[in-house]
Amino acid sequence: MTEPGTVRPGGRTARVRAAVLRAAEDALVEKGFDGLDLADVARRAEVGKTTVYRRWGTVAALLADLLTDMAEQSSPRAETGSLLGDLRANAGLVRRTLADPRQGALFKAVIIAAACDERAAAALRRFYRTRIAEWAPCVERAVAQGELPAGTDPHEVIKAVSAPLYYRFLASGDPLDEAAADLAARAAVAAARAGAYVRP
Amino acid sequence: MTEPGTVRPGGRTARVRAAVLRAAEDALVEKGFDGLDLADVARRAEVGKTTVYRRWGTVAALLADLLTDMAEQSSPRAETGSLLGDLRANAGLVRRTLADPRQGALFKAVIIAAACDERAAAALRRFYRTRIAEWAPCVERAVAQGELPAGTDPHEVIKAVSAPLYYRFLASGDPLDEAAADLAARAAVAAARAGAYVRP
DNA sequence: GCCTAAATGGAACTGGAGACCCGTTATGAC
DNA sequence: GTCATAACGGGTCTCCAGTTCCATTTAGGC
Repeated sequence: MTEPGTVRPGGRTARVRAAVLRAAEDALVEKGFDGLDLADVARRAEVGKTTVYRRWGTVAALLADLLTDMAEQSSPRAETGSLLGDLRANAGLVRRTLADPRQGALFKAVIIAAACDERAAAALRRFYRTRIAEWAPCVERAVAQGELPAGTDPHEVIKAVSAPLYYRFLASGDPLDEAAADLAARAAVAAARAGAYVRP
Repeated sequence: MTEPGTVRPGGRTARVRAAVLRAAEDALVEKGFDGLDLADVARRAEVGKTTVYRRWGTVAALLADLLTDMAEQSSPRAETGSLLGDLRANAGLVRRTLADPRQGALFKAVIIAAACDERAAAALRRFYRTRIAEWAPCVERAVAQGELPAGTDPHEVIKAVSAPLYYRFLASGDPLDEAAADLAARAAVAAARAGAYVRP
C-alpha cells in the first residue's frame, strides 16, 4: 500500500519536469525574464497549464528549480600546471558562458530571479558555492607550492576572478572579451601574491 | 505662440514626475521589481494612472528615468591623502549603499531593469561612468606620485573596487560587511601596484 | 489677462495571466 | 494483474494590469 504523502519522481513526472525546464530555457532566451509567463512555458512544453502552476507556481520558483538542475551538470576545471594558466582557463570559461547569447540570457534571468525571490537566491548561492569549490584546488596547489602566501583563502581568489566579469555583465556593460578575462585572471593572481586574500 | 512639439517641463509636470519617481522608489523597496506595477505607483503618487502609462509606459522605462535622476545627485569623493585610504572610502560608500535596505533594493531593481531593457541598460552605464569618473582622480594622483606604475588605467582600478562588492550583492550572497569593503580596496591596490591595470 | 496646446485625470473597456473544478491517466506497491 | 492515489490536463471563471476615450486643467507665449 502507498502511504499518504508519497512522492512519485518516476516516469511521466520526470519527463514533464525535463520538458518544462527545457521550455523555460527556450522562453527565457527568447523573451527574457520579464516577458516570461508560466502559461507560455506550458504551451511550449506541451504540458497542461495547470501542472506548471501547481508544481512551480511562480516564475522565480521555476528558475530556482532550473538552477538546481544546472548545478548538477559539473564543468570540469583545467589543469594547466600554473596558477595563472588555471585562473585564465577559469576566467575564459566564465567569460564565454556570460557572452554566449543563450547561456548569457539564462544567467541574467536566474540572477534576476535570485534578486526577486529568496528560494531562487538560495539556489543561486548553492550553485556558485559548488562551482567555486570545483576550482579552489588550483589555488590550494599554488599555496602548497609556495607560489601564494600561506593562509590564502582559495575561495576568495576564485571569486576575485569572476567578480569583474560579472560586474561587466550586469553593471558597467563593458565588453566581455578575452582581454577582460585575461585582466581578471592577472589581477586576481597579483592581489593573491601580494597577500590580499590571506585570512586574518 | 507655442510651436507644435514643444515640451513643458515646468510647474505641474515637474511635480508629477517627482511624485511618481518617489512613489516608484517606495513601491520598489516594499514589493521589489517583479511586484511593481504602474497602476500601484500612480495610486501612491496620487496621480492619474493614465499619466504614468503615457509618460513612462513600462516599469523598465520608469526605472531608467529614476536612474537618470539618481545620477544627477553626485556623491563627493573622499580625500584621505593615501590611495588605499581613498579606495577604502570608496569601497565603504559602495558597501553601505548596497547594504542599506532602501538603497540596496533600489539598486537591485535598477540593475534588473537594465538586464531586461536596453534603455535602462544605457541609463545604468551612464550612471556608473559618471560615478567612476568622479573617483578616478584618486588613482590619477597616485600614478602621478609614482605610487602606481605609469600607464595604469584609473577607471579600471575604481571598477576593481566595486566589482567584488557587486558580486557579493548579486551572485554569491556573501555578507556585505566592512571586512568585505576593506578586502576589495586592498586587493585593488595590490593588483594595481603589481601593474595589472597598466594599459597595453 | 487671454489663448492655445500640452499635459493631466476620471471612467469605462479589454485581454490574458493565474486560480479553480473535476474528470482522466499512469505510477508504484501488493 | 489489481488497486489506491499521486500527478496530469482540459475547460471555465475571475480579476486586474494596461489601453482607450474624452473632458478638464494649466504651462507658457503674446
